[in-house]
Amino acid sequence: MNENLFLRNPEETDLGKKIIQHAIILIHDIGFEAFTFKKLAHEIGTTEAGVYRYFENKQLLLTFIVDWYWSWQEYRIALHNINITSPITQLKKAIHILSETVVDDVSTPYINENLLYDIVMSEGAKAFLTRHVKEYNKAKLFKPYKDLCSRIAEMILACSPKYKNAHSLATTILEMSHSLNYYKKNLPSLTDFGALKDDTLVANFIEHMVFATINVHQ
Amino acid sequence: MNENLFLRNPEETDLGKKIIQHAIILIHDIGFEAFTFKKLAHEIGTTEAGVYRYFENKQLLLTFIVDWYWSWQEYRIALHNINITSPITQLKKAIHILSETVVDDVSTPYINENLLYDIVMSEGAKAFLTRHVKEYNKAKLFKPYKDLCSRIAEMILACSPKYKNAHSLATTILEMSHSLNYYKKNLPSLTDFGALKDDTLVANFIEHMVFATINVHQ
DNA sequence: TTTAATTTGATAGTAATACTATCATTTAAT
DNA sequence: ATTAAATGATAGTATTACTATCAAATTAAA
Repeated sequence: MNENLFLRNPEETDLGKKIIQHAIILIHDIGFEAFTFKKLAHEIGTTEAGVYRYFENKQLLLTFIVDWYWSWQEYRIALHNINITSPITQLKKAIHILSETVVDDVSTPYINENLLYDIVMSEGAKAFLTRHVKEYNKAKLFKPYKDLCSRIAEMILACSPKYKNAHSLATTILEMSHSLNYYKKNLPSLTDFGALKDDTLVANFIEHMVFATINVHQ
Repeated sequence: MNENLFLRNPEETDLGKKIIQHAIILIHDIGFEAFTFKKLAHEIGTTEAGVYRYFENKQLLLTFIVDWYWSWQEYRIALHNINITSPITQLKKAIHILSETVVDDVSTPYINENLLYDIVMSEGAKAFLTRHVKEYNKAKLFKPYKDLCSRIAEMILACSPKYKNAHSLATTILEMSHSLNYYKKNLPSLTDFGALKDDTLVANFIEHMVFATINVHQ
């Protein structure tokens, strides 16, 4: 993780890991606006100052966990595609990984990916939507998202070498895979999925859109 | 405007109009997080309590101006399409209206649409991304956005009656037309538009994607 | 045109937030 | 055993997000 995200690396100490673990739980529970370092400190039995030694403020803590999520998704996509040679199958897989609910990955004991997915869906955009975008961008705080975007753009180009807007389309995949799930849950009339529980609806919508756009027919 | 947005209708009094006018200027200037009723009151020479008589809190004030924006955009789209019979041309026009920078509409003296466009681009999502989504949705606070979404979905269906995901695609148009412009400005590597000043790049990208998706070739 | 109602201004006050600072204590590294 | 680093405990400040009160000004109704 980028060193500019924190004052002290939370992944290197017990207290740090507790901060990450319970920040995810608490933000999931009460939302990012209501989330404060004081409440977090109380949850884990430390003090406000204790949390401030790790993170400068809650915006950077949010950026940390959102970055962590995107890095993890890039890793998962790479892992699932390691034995797949067809770029079409690879891109499809990526779309499904991004659009479908994730379950907790037990290999990361202090991070609950299921909660994290929910947070990225409902608060993730706030990592970007700050007055400090440019400054944060210069400090490379959005690198994991941009890396994943590039990776998907590469897959798009592997499917359709002449397509001119691979990055914009990759961004569309990343953004809509999460926001359509948010709308499905909270403002269903903005989608065509109603109260349907089916987890593949968003993925299938995006998949069809993407392949039609790059003019590759399966 | 929906009565649940305010305590007292700001469009009916001088003070109310000043609140709207300077809220837009101030949010544009310092961003929504740094924006407070105290600062706003100071700008217009009233007191904090004066603003609180109109709006319960800043989240609802943001929702008010964002709603105003979407209503205005729906009106503009309807206006431009009034003499157009071809649904394809109509949909294209709508995409361009939504994706291209707007200039101030002089017929609305206390609202600067140019600033408003910027606000919706960089803060608009925060109207939805609140713990109160469901409650606000019940109070119909997102009606203008949903109406516009339905309107665009209708255009999509007029172009391609058998297309199954008109609302999801309409939502994609609405969301990406603003967020790609935000990225173009702040995180250009997420798009393929670089530092290009051209205002039609986002519109053309979306237009191509949409018509490819609904399988209508112009 | 006086009366009454409504809106605004001025001021005060409170609980919570977003920090910063200090110092003693515990834990870990040498 | 000594030193350094991390944590805990406590305090303090400026700002935020409100709510309350009352007088003055404006507007509407009788």
